[in-house]
Amino acid sequence: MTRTKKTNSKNISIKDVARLAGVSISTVSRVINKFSSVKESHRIKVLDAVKQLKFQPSVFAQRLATGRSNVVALVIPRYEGMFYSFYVLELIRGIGTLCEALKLDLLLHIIDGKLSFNQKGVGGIIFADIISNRHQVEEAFSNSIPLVVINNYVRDLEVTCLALDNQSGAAKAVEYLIDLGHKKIAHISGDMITQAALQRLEGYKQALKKNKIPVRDEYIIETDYSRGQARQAAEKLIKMPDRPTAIFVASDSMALEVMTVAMESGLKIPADLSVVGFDDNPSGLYGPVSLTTVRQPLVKMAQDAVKELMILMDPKQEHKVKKILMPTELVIRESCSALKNQ
Amino acid sequence: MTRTKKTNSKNISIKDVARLAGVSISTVSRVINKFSSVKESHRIKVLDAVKQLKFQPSVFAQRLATGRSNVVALVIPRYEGMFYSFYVLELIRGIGTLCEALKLDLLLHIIDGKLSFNQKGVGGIIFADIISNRHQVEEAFSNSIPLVVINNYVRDLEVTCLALDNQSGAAKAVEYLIDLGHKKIAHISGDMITQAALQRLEGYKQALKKNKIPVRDEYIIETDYSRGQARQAAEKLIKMPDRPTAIFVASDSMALEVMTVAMESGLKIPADLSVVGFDDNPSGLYGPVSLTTVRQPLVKMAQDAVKELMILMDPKQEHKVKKILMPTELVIRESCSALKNQ
DNA sequence: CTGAAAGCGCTAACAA
DNA sequence: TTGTTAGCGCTTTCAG
Repeated sequence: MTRTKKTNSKNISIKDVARLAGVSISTVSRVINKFSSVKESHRIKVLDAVKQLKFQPSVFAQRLATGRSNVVALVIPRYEGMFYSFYVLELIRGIGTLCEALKLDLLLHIIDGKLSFNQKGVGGIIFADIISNRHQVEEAFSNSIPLVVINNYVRDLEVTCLALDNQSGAAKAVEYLIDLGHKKIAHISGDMITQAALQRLEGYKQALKKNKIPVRDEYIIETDYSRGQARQAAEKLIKMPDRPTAIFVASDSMALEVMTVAMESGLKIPADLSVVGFDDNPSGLYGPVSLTTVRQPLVKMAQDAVKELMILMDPKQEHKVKKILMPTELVIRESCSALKNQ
Repeated sequence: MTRTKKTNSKNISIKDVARLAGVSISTVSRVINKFSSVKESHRIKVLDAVKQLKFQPSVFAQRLATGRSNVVALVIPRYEGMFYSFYVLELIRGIGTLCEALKLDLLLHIIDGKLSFNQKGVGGIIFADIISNRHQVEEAFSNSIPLVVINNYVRDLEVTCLALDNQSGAAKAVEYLIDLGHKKIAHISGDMITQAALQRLEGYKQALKKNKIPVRDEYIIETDYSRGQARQAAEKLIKMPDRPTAIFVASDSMALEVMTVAMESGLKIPADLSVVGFDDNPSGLYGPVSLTTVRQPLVKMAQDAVKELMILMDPKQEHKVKKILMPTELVIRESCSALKNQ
């Protein structure tokens, strides 16, 4: 807690500026808020005074007086897997830089299910996924605070959301493997508490079914997105008597681990095992074999989220709820090859 | 911008609570602020009313009235290399979770050199490194806003800072290589606009000199911390007629890339080339050969920074500037071996 | 184009 | 223990 008041007597307010400039505080206020109706000579005087006194308006007073707030909260579930992922940093970066440009104050909340923060005073909220914090979304919704959900296609709530088309991305990846002649395709999935993991699994199954390839349960292994569990899963799959010839992995960092395990076991990639990841994490570019993966427009999604939120925060605009699905794209690199001995 | 005022007439204030509870607004205020001097029966009534009305106090009014602010800003330089690094996410996570626990509002500013944000209304600032944004630190300093600098040992400013002991960490790493019998030790450095890169280079040189090993300029290659430049650097070193037998790399992600390049060139690690990284990035645990590296207490540094800031923000405490150096630790794994043909 | 004055919602003396 | 009241710094009618 910092006293900005009495202790720090040199705190300058709009009054001081007004006095120095020889005008009323309303005029100062007008200049600050760029009203066009101020006489040029006055404007200059005020601006000079502002500079001299290094005046910065109190945002609190402004917000109290106007009832408006340009504060945006970014709520990130406090979930381990979240922070393993490439995803979250891109998100923060995308949102952070755009908010800076738009002069929005970005408040960061890393929150677990229970905790609740004071939503009053926040102009809008961006939820980075919903994981065990659904009630917070509902709370904001019922408080009619403008909000946007990212990375989760929310069907059962009247909220604007932007999500990746995980299912079709996954399906594309698996169909690509099928086109290469693979039939024994395994899937190392992410954590099923995330929608992304569920949808990627769904896409995997969909592609198999569409091509009349039976879905084999033993070929599907769930993980928490960590490399450690990816390793275990890979080892298990590789040891199978009827070993898969291709693996679709729910994240790039796990896919990299799978490739490592495979190579340790003496398998060649892609000759002996094809691997596809998901994320387009730049790490996939490196390594002995570059990773074929599904690209997702993370930064765009993040920035679009801010833009959508801006619309919702603008009282002058119409507010219809949007459900946006961002396209994904298969990026073919070196980690897959056509099946030979077929 | 959101109207919290007229448009949204159902905005409840302390007055409404007072009316419903049948007490004065001061009593409500006292209950909210946990004054012990409120009669129990009144407290209960107020709390009930608060619940019924779903009242949340306006933080703006509170801050305006008290002159106190529990807002902490985290300022991150908008520098590409920052976001390549493992560092920044750990930082955000460490600071974010602690702020949440302490009920501090965390404001995130991703900022390039020029931009300046309204520092008024911010109770304290944490600067995540100083890279081309020194003047912002100076500005905050001259505004006497409580501030802490992380990851940069600031000598020429009377500010509290917490930094990693990069130099001794680097020296430890290089001495370890020397102890293994290496004499031809190269260094792939980070971006020299960061203090960390400079200090790691310094530690490298220091260890060599201490052991009477000449510093060879051609063995030192500067990068921007990216894997791409690490690759180039590694290729260059490996092709040298008098190839180094060991490389100390300024970051783990670059070190991983170096290992990959080496393996692509048919070199065995650690038999033909020893590699040490810096960061203790979990990625280093995986891969064909686990990476020997220098561990740094990132989360601790982040959280200590918040604690130090809290002290500075507390008007009741003494405020002496502290310069804190966090220890680093060599983590020996598999990527180094003793030099044989010596 | 400008100034006076009434709030915005809350806290903190001060009195009672 | 409680209520009254004067601000906190700014915006915004409303007159002029």
